[in-house]
Amino acid sequence: MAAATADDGRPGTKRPRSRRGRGEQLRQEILVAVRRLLAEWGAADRLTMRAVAKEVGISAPSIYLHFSDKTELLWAALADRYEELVGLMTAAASGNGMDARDQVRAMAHAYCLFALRNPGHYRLMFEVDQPPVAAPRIGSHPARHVSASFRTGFRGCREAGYELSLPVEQAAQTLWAGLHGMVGLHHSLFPDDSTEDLTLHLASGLLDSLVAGTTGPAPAFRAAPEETDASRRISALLSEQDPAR
Amino acid sequence: MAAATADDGRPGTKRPRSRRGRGEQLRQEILVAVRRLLAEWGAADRLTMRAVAKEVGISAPSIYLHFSDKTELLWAALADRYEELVGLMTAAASGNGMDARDQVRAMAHAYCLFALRNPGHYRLMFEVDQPPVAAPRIGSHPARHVSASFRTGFRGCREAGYELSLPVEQAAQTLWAGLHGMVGLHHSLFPDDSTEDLTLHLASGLLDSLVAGTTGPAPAFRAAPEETDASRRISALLSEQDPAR
DNA sequence: TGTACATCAGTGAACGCGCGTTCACTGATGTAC
DNA sequence: TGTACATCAGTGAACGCGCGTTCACTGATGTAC
Repeated sequence: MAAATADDGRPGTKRPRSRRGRGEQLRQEILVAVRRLLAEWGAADRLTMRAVAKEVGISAPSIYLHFSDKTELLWAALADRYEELVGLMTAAASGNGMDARDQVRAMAHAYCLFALRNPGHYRLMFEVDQPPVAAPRIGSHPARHVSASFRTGFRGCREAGYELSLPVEQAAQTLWAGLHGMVGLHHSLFPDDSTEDLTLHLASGLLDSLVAGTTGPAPAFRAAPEETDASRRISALLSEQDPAR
Repeated sequence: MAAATADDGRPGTKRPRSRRGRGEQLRQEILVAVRRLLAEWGAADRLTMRAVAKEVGISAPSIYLHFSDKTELLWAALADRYEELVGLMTAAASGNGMDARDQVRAMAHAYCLFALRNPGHYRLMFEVDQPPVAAPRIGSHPARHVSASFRTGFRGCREAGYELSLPVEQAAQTLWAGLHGMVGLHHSLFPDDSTEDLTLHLASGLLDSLVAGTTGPAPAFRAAPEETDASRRISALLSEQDPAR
């Protein structure tokens, strides 16, 4: 990187003081900085007030001009990301030429990509309680929007004539949990690399296990599970140096 | 609890000094204390050296007589729990009168129960990298033993004539990820309650989606997914106050 | 048009805390003679 | 059998660190007269 580009918020850069009456502007810059930091490193425990301040180019106490404490800051930075995630899922599913199952598949892929590309956000959003993000009430946790989307998707599948292997509610919950587990294991066991498509492939397989085929042409046509190229890659990656092969 | 029962390791109790030559004994007591603390609270970040010392009834520096640092201590406390988990799964699957699919089901349930009842251990074991447990080499991470068990189980299913909806490797990975996600969401969203059977039910449903039925009698008999009692309970629990219903 | 002043936007230094870890020590216990 | 001594098992006090947060302050800027 060049030395002193004048774009906003470069780590070391000292931010010029806002004009009078424009104090609120800093609030937004702080939120942007939190999001940028979360996107960069996955680890939420390195997200300190001092780190945020440094990212914005201000001193740490200045954050308290706009947020009463760290919890409020994090919550403000995360609050709208649930809706954003649901929006990404919805958008991914709304391309035309997609049937009901492909819509759910697109939603699942969008979910995984969001999680893989925003590991810091994702962890704070769905692996609660470690940091004191203090999700409001548990029953109304915004994460529920996600399972609601999947539920709608599965309902669409059923109405389109697909055979589900589980009731709609359970299928939605199972898919959600499955994706959550996939990205979680991806984060933990492959924290470095970029094998996104491995996760996407697993997600597709899970979906196909939950949504078999249309009830019309009889379900038995489901391809006998053969070793495809992709699955061979999975085998290679997943069972490397594995015991008890 | 009564005031001063003389059993070993009560939090406040001061532990008597070991006899000469019996120094190694403390090492075991420390490991036991770590495991007890991890089993009690799920949160691994409250597991401090001072807390461990207090649990054993010694001073914090004494831990360093037996472990060079915190990482070594945690790793020593966790190392054999992977094998223990695999052992539990194997034991659960080895009851007689079980067919191949029920064996995998038993393994899945054993996995979930281990995770739900030992949340602290589980998180450190499978949500690595946050605390510096420093899993040895990634390729040989002991967590792989788990997926190996599932793989063996699915292979057994296939050989017993069950139709898998995915290749064996992928099915094993999907089941593992699914269970991981289920217990993870359980930890995060229901950190308090005891609805273990909800998780077990979800696990069963996932398994049944992956292992359809025997290829013999034709697969189409799979029960149409109806709203069972259990699934109604799930609906109630999972979609409470849900948006977009 | 000039000036005193209230206010705004932000800072530097420091607080108390809990953490992992170190270090000099203590006192009981077994052993050599 | 008695005693000096090496060793073992462990401790109390303190270290440096980074954290969230507080507090008294500063200097520019708009405004009232």
